[in-house]
Amino acid sequence: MPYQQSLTALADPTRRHIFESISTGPQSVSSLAKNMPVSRPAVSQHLKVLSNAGLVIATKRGTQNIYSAKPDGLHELRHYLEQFWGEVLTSFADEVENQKEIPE
Amino acid sequence: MPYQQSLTALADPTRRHIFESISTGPQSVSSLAKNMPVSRPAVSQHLKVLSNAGLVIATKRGTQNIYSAKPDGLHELRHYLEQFWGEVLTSFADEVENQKEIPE
DNA sequence: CATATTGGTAAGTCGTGGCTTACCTTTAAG
DNA sequence: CTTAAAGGTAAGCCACGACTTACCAATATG
Repeated sequence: MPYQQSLTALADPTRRHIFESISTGPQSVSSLAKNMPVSRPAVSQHLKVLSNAGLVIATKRGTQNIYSAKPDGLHELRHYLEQFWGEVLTSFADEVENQKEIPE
Repeated sequence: MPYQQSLTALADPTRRHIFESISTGPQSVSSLAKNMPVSRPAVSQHLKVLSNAGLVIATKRGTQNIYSAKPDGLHELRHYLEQFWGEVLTSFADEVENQKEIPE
Protein backbone atom coordinates (compact mmCIF):
# COMPACT_ATOMS: atom_id res chain seq x y z
CA MET A 1 0.00 0.00 0.00
CA PRO A 2 1.48 3.32 -1.01
CA TYR A 3 2.12 5.81 1.75
CA GLN A 4 -0.20 8.33 0.10
CA GLN A 5 -3.24 6.25 0.87
CA SER A 6 -2.29 6.00 4.54
CA LEU A 7 -1.73 9.72 4.55
CA THR A 8 -5.10 10.68 3.10
CA ALA A 9 -6.82 7.99 5.14
CA LEU A 10 -5.47 9.36 8.42
CA ALA A 11 -5.96 12.98 7.41
CA ASP A 12 -9.67 12.82 8.20
CA PRO A 13 -10.50 13.26 11.92
CA THR A 14 -13.41 10.83 11.90
CA ARG A 15 -11.37 8.20 10.16
CA ARG A 16 -8.51 8.80 12.58
CA HIS A 17 -10.89 8.31 15.47
CA ILE A 18 -12.11 5.04 14.00
CA PHE A 19 -8.58 3.84 13.46
CA GLU A 20 -7.55 4.79 16.97
CA SER A 21 -10.54 2.97 18.40
CA ILE A 22 -9.77 -0.16 16.44
CA SER A 23 -6.14 0.00 17.48
CA THR A 24 -7.14 -0.64 21.08
CA GLY A 25 -8.95 -3.79 19.99
CA PRO A 26 -11.11 -5.24 17.19
CA GLN A 27 -14.59 -3.82 16.78
CA SER A 28 -17.73 -4.47 14.80
CA VAL A 29 -19.15 -1.77 12.56
CA SER A 30 -22.21 -1.16 14.75
CA SER A 31 -20.08 -1.09 17.87
CA LEU A 32 -17.93 1.60 16.31
CA ALA A 33 -20.87 3.62 15.07
CA LYS A 34 -22.46 3.51 18.50
CA ASN A 35 -19.66 5.61 20.00
CA MET A 36 -19.49 8.08 17.16
CA PRO A 37 -21.36 11.19 16.09
CA VAL A 38 -21.88 9.89 12.54
CA SER A 39 -24.17 7.27 11.07
CA ARG A 40 -23.32 3.62 10.56
CA PRO A 41 -23.08 3.92 6.75
CA ALA A 42 -20.60 6.74 7.23
CA VAL A 43 -18.50 4.48 9.43
CA SER A 44 -18.77 1.75 6.85
CA GLN A 45 -17.49 4.07 4.15
CA HIS A 46 -14.59 5.17 6.30
CA LEU A 47 -13.69 1.58 7.01
CA LYS A 48 -13.57 0.95 3.29
CA VAL A 49 -11.03 3.72 2.87
CA LEU A 50 -8.96 2.48 5.81
CA SER A 51 -9.13 -1.02 4.38
CA ASN A 52 -7.98 0.11 0.95
CA ALA A 53 -5.08 1.87 2.62
CA GLY A 54 -4.13 -1.41 4.30
CA LEU A 55 -4.61 0.01 7.77
CA VAL A 56 -7.41 -2.34 8.84
CA ILE A 57 -8.68 -5.79 7.94
CA ALA A 58 -12.15 -7.29 8.27
CA THR A 59 -13.16 -10.79 9.33
CA LYS A 60 -16.72 -12.10 9.28
CA ARG A 61 -18.43 -13.49 12.35
CA GLY A 62 -22.01 -14.35 11.66
CA THR A 63 -23.74 -11.30 10.32
CA GLN A 64 -21.15 -8.93 11.65
CA ASN A 65 -17.85 -7.71 10.33
CA ILE A 66 -15.06 -7.41 12.85
CA TYR A 67 -12.38 -4.91 11.93
CA SER A 68 -8.85 -5.15 13.27
CA ALA A 69 -5.92 -2.78 12.84
CA LYS A 70 -3.09 -4.01 10.64
CA PRO A 71 0.22 -3.50 12.44
CA ASP A 72 2.28 -3.20 9.28
CA GLY A 73 -0.11 -0.81 7.61
CA LEU A 74 1.99 2.18 8.62
CA HIS A 75 5.34 0.85 7.43
CA GLU A 76 5.49 2.71 4.14
CA LEU A 77 4.38 5.96 5.69
CA ARG A 78 7.04 5.68 8.35
CA HIS A 79 9.72 5.03 5.79
CA TYR A 80 8.53 7.98 3.75
CA LEU A 81 8.80 10.28 6.74
CA GLU A 82 12.14 8.92 7.90
CA GLN A 83 13.63 9.40 4.47
CA PHE A 84 12.58 13.01 4.72
CA TRP A 85 14.17 13.36 8.07
CA GLY A 86 17.56 12.49 6.66
CA GLU A 87 17.14 14.60 3.54
CA VAL A 88 16.28 17.74 5.40
CA LEU A 89 19.17 17.41 7.80
CA THR A 90 21.80 16.81 5.15
CA SER A 91 20.56 19.64 2.95
CA PHE A 92 20.60 21.84 5.99
CA ALA A 93 24.17 20.87 6.80
CA ASP A 94 25.17 21.58 3.22
CA GLU A 95 24.02 25.14 3.45
CA VAL A 96 25.68 25.94 6.71
CA GLU A 97 29.02 24.41 5.80
CA ASN A 98 29.33 25.33 2.18
CA GLN A 99 27.46 28.60 2.10
CA LYS A 100 25.50 26.98 -0.69
CA GLU A 101 23.69 29.47 -2.88
CA ILE A 102 19.96 29.24 -3.09
CA PRO A 103 18.29 29.08 -6.53
CA GLU A 104 16.42 32.34 -7.11
CA MET B 1 2.50 21.98 16.12
CA PRO B 2 -0.10 19.25 16.45
CA TYR B 3 0.36 16.17 14.35
CA GLN B 4 -3.02 16.74 12.69
CA GLN B 5 -1.76 19.79 10.85
CA SER B 6 1.24 17.90 9.49
CA LEU B 7 -1.10 15.13 8.45
CA THR B 8 -3.52 17.31 6.51
CA ALA B 9 -0.67 19.39 5.13
CA LEU B 10 1.08 16.36 3.67
CA ALA B 11 -2.13 14.75 2.48
CA ASP B 12 -2.30 17.01 -0.55
CA PRO B 13 -0.12 15.84 -3.48
CA THR B 14 0.84 19.34 -4.61
CA ARG B 15 1.80 20.34 -1.10
CA ARG B 16 3.77 17.12 -0.71
CA HIS B 17 5.63 17.92 -3.90
CA ILE B 18 6.47 21.38 -2.63
CA PHE B 19 7.67 20.03 0.67
CA GLU B 20 9.77 17.37 -1.02
CA SER B 21 11.34 19.98 -3.26
CA ILE B 22 12.18 22.22 -0.34
CA SER B 23 13.62 19.30 1.58
CA THR B 24 16.42 19.00 -0.98
CA GLY B 25 17.29 22.66 -0.41
CA PRO B 26 15.78 26.09 0.25
CA GLN B 27 13.77 27.64 -2.56
CA SER B 28 12.08 30.91 -3.37
CA VAL B 29 8.37 30.99 -4.15
CA SER B 30 8.86 31.77 -7.83
CA SER B 31 11.53 29.12 -8.16
CA LEU B 32 9.11 26.57 -6.77
CA ALA B 33 6.23 27.71 -8.95
CA LYS B 34 8.41 27.51 -12.03
CA ASN B 35 8.73 23.75 -11.73
CA MET B 36 5.11 23.13 -10.93
CA PRO B 37 1.87 22.77 -12.86
CA VAL B 38 0.05 25.31 -10.67
CA SER B 39 0.20 29.09 -10.42
CA ARG B 40 2.44 31.07 -8.10
CA PRO B 41 -0.41 32.17 -5.82
CA ALA B 42 -1.40 28.53 -5.43
CA VAL B 43 2.13 27.73 -4.32
CA SER B 44 2.03 30.66 -1.95
CA GLN B 45 -1.16 29.37 -0.38
CA HIS B 46 0.29 25.89 0.00
CA LEU B 47 3.38 27.34 1.65
CA LYS B 48 1.16 29.09 4.14
CA VAL B 49 -0.41 25.78 5.12
CA LEU B 50 2.97 24.09 5.38
CA SER B 51 4.24 26.99 7.44
CA ASN B 52 1.28 26.83 9.83
CA ALA B 53 1.96 23.13 10.23
CA GLY B 54 5.54 23.94 11.22
CA LEU B 55 7.00 22.02 8.30
CA VAL B 56 8.69 24.98 6.60
CA ILE B 57 10.04 28.37 7.56
CA ALA B 58 10.49 31.50 5.48
CA THR B 59 13.32 34.05 5.53
CA LYS B 60 13.36 37.26 3.52
CA ARG B 61 16.12 38.12 1.09
CA GLY B 62 15.39 41.31 -0.71
CA THR B 63 12.01 41.02 -2.35
CA GLN B 64 11.99 37.27 -2.25
CA ASN B 65 10.98 34.79 0.39
CA ILE B 66 13.21 31.79 0.81
CA TYR B 67 11.49 28.75 2.25
CA SER B 68 13.40 26.04 4.09
CA ALA B 69 12.18 22.73 5.51
CA LYS B 70 12.05 22.50 9.28
CA PRO B 71 13.77 19.29 10.40
CA ASP B 72 11.75 18.94 13.59
CA GLY B 73 8.44 19.62 11.91
CA LEU B 74 7.66 15.94 11.67
CA HIS B 75 8.43 15.03 15.26
CA GLU B 76 4.89 15.02 16.56
CA LEU B 77 3.60 13.07 13.62
CA ARG B 78 6.28 10.45 14.09
CA HIS B 79 5.46 10.08 17.75
CA TYR B 80 1.79 9.78 16.93
CA LEU B 81 2.47 6.96 14.50
CA GLU B 82 4.95 5.19 16.75
CA GLN B 83 2.52 5.24 19.63
CA PHE B 84 0.07 3.51 17.32
CA TRP B 85 2.57 0.94 16.39
CA GLY B 86 2.88 -0.19 19.98
CA GLU B 87 -0.83 -0.05 20.68
CA VAL B 88 -1.77 -2.23 17.79
CA LEU B 89 0.81 -4.85 18.62
CA THR B 90 -0.11 -5.14 22.28
CA SER B 91 -3.84 -5.29 21.58
CA PHE B 92 -3.10 -7.95 19.03
CA ALA B 93 -1.10 -9.94 21.55
CA ASP B 94 -3.91 -9.63 24.06
CA GLU B 95 -6.34 -11.29 21.75
CA VAL B 96 -4.14 -14.17 20.82
CA GLU B 97 -3.05 -14.98 24.35
CA ASN B 98 -6.21 -14.33 26.28
CA GLN B 99 -8.83 -15.21 23.70
CA LYS B 100 -10.19 -11.81 24.52
CA GLU B 101 -13.81 -11.39 23.50
CA ILE B 102 -14.64 -8.72 20.99
CA PRO B 103 -17.36 -6.17 21.82
CA GLU B 104 -20.38 -6.89 19.61
C1' DC C 1 11.40 58.87 -9.69
C1' DA C 2 9.87 55.16 -12.66
C1' DT C 3 9.60 50.42 -13.43
C1' DA C 4 10.38 45.64 -12.79
C1' DT C 5 10.53 41.61 -9.51
C1' DT C 6 8.67 39.19 -5.96
C1' DG C 7 5.08 37.53 -3.40
C1' DG C 8 1.09 37.76 -0.30
C1' DT C 9 -4.07 38.26 -0.23
C1' DA C 10 -9.09 38.77 -1.97
C1' DA C 11 -12.77 37.04 -4.48
C1' DG C 12 -14.89 33.71 -7.08
C1' DT C 13 -15.28 29.02 -9.42
C1' DC C 14 -15.43 24.08 -9.40
C1' DG C 15 -14.67 19.38 -8.02
C1' DT C 16 -14.17 16.21 -4.38
C1' DG C 17 -15.22 14.10 -0.16
C1' DG C 18 -17.91 13.30 3.93
C1' DC C 19 -22.41 12.84 5.30
C1' DT C 20 -27.37 11.50 5.09
C1' DT C 21 -31.50 8.55 3.93
C1' DA C 22 -33.15 4.70 1.46
C1' DC C 23 -32.65 0.17 -0.11
C1' DC C 24 -31.00 -4.59 -0.50
C1' DT C 25 -28.57 -8.94 0.89
C1' DT C 26 -27.09 -12.14 4.24
C1' DT C 27 -27.11 -14.65 8.49
C1' DA C 28 -29.19 -15.56 13.09
C1' DA C 29 -33.25 -16.54 16.05
C1' DG C 30 -38.19 -16.88 17.33
C1' DC D 1 -40.97 -19.34 7.58
C1' DT D 2 -40.93 -14.97 9.40
C1' DT D 3 -38.63 -11.43 11.63
C1' DA D 4 -34.77 -9.07 13.38
C1' DA D 5 -29.85 -7.79 13.34
C1' DA D 6 -25.87 -6.41 10.80
C1' DG D 7 -23.72 -4.11 7.21
C1' DG D 8 -22.52 -2.82 2.41
C1' DT D 9 -23.91 0.29 -1.53
C1' DA D 10 -26.50 3.95 -4.29
C1' DA D 11 -28.04 8.54 -4.82
C1' DG D 12 -28.06 13.05 -3.53
C1' DC D 13 -26.70 17.15 -0.72
C1' DC D 14 -23.49 20.46 1.03
C1' DA D 15 -19.29 22.38 2.73
C1' DC D 16 -14.60 22.86 2.18
C1' DG D 17 -10.41 23.16 -0.20
C1' DA D 18 -7.56 23.64 -4.26
C1' DC D 19 -7.28 26.39 -8.00
C1' DT D 20 -7.70 30.74 -10.93
C1' DT D 21 -7.35 35.94 -12.04
C1' DA D 22 -6.93 40.44 -10.25
C1' DC D 23 -5.01 43.53 -7.19
C1' DC D 24 -1.80 45.57 -3.90
C1' DA D 25 2.62 46.34 -1.04
C1' DA D 26 7.43 46.20 -0.77
C1' DT D 27 12.03 46.09 -2.39
C1' DA D 28 15.53 46.41 -6.00
C1' DT D 29 17.30 48.64 -10.26
C1' DG D 30 17.60 51.79 -14.48
